[in-house]
Amino acid sequence: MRRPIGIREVAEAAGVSITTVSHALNGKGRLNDETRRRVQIVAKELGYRPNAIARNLAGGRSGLIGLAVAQTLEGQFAVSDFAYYAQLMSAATVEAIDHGYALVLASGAKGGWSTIRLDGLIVVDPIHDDPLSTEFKERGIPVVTTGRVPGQEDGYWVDNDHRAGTRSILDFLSARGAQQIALIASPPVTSYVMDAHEAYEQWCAERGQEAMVAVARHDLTESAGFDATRELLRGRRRPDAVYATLDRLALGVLLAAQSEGLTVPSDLQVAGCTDSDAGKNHHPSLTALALDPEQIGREAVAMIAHLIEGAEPPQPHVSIPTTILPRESTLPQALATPRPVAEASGAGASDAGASDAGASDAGASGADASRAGR
Amino acid sequence: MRRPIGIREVAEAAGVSITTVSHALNGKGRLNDETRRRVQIVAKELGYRPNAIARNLAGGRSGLIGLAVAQTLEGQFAVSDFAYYAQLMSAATVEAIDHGYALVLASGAKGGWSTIRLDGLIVVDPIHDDPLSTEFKERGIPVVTTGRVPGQEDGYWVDNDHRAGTRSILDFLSARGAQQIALIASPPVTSYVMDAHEAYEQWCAERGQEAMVAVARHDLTESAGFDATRELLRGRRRPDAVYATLDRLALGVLLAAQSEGLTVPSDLQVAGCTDSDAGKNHHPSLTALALDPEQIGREAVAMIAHLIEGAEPPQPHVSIPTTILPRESTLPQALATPRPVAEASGAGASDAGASDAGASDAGASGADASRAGR
DNA sequence: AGAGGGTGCAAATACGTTTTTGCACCGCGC
DNA sequence: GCGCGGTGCAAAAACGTATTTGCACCCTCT
Repeated sequence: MRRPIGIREVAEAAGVSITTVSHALNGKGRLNDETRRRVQIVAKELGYRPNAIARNLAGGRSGLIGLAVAQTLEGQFAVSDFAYYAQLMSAATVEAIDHGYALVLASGAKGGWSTIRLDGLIVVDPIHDDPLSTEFKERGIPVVTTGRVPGQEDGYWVDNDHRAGTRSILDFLSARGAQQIALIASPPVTSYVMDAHEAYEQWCAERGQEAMVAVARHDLTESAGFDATRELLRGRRRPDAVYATLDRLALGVLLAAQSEGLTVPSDLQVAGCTDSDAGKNHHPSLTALALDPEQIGREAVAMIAHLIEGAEPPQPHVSIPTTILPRESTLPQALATPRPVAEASGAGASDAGASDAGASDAGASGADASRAGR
Repeated sequence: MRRPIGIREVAEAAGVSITTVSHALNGKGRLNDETRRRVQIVAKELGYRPNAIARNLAGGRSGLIGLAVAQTLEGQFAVSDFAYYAQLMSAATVEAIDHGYALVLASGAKGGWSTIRLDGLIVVDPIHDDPLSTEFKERGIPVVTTGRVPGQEDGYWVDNDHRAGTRSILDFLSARGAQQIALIASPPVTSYVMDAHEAYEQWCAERGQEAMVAVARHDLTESAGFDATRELLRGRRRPDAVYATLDRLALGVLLAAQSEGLTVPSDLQVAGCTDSDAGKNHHPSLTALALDPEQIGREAVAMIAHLIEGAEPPQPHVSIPTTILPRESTLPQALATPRPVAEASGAGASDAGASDAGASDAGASGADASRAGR
């Protein structure tokens, strides 16, 4: 078992000094382009990977990026979906390692971080006046949020375009015959819920549809969705479709429908935000607005790596497109049924092909800026 | 902004060399006890915290401990409860930092770890023949599991004593008048479910009670608990109490009871394993078997830190006691009602005082070995 | 009294990078 | 022909700790 290849081995193989190798790989010193390229090639051939520990020691950094999830606000959980966070965290971890960092959990951190120095912080679904992120910003430590901090559009963030995503799923349900779509929302503590709510109201106003909104209990369990649905179904007008801002709430909708003797999707179409195995395996399976949490995690890490290294990231705001995954809880696309509603204002002109292709209806959302800068 | 206190500052303040400080704090060299103590005191007074990065560089370690969760087996989730893992991970993170390590997520890691070197791995709720842990063991990297690897009692692990915990909750329900307690279990992929199942069967056999078990669908949602409960309620004999091995399943039981017109707790008492906010805030609130995931996380980290540093941990197996949290979903303790059942065989002689004290019925479980070796 | 061994601490080296400094060389202008 | 600025690279210092080696000193035994 030989010692791993370090900068020394690369230097020797390339016939230069270790200084030159370091400069060549980091784009730092004054080097002949030819030399620089040659060193890079040699390093790649040898499979050189710089030792993150040594790099951090020399650079005066800790190499640690905090990941804060599960913020609570007055006992209200801002998060609940395990799969979403597991995917986000998992992808972010791998990406962080590629950048020479390690991702550590900062959830529930109560001052434990005063002693160890985090180089940066990623806050998932921040709430208003999030204490952790403001503290870090004051200490001059870069912060990137996943979802925007409610009430402020600036700062560095990665987010889905939930306004466009919500419109796309409403169009989707409408194209499948829904006349009265209700929204089941979690309490408005994170930006994505506010976005969905806002987009829903606007969409209804444009269509002349009555807005039917039920805000679910803050525990965000299936029971919360269950109860919110019952409340809706007892209103004077019954919805024929429901969009829930959380997968777990949508599963509660399915339970409530079952309990009330309604058949899904013929009596009630149901769609939820966030794809998950639970929704996929349920009977009927749940149509979902997929958010691509892996991509969100990766982008957030890439962005904070830029910030840590003192470079301005390509863009301060990155939007990740959403995708609709049609499943059994919604009806198939009606066959060429011209609908009498006023023509939609440009937005959701999708819905071209068959409805069960799994990844159809894609690209319905914010192509915005996302993948521009390289 | 002054530079942080390093080993040099401590050395100067104590009037010794940095070598001596290092030796004094790590218990390594040959030092006068008096000197050793003095240095330790000075270090504490100055609030010295060794730089983990430098320590790792010198020690040839990465300082990273992997935390693997969300193992899947043929599409079956072995985990589902967010709160449990959030608490475990959070506590483990803090503990790791205290030991000079950083905790990184290894969930879903597919070879991403070949390049970076983890010093150790903690696997939460391992499944049979867990691939990640066997791979690490083969590479000679220490592994600690939280919950035992099904089918093997050896290895290093931290676990609740689920056999004792299950017996205690069954005794608890029995003391509140339950005559026919059913078990709703998740599929037996992790040791704790197997333990609970086994303990339940044994308890029933001892009491002469008929065992009523429903195995829930593997998605482990409230829907799964809902459906499992309906199945139970349609059996020839109806249970008057249910214990579910997962909080979320228990919430599904509550929904099903509501849907079937049963009143909890008078018609049906319900208890679940794992405490959570969702269960606490539900109406009726859910009686739970608390597992103390924080403690589990801390013990696991402490154990693996021992192993990484080449020392045998005080004990290879640590059992954390469980606690019953009585809430509204179970009846109050019957007032001195001598029950006609054969006297319990020693185990659950608890239940002394009032029933809503929150932390009563404590210490019902495995005092076993846990907190012995300091 | 001198050899031998144990004790208590400090100096020096190592860990693998990054960054700063230094040095040679070349072409250019005066 | 002599300085002078720019170029291309290497030597050396630094990051903060752990570990190895080295060196006094004291005690004891012969």
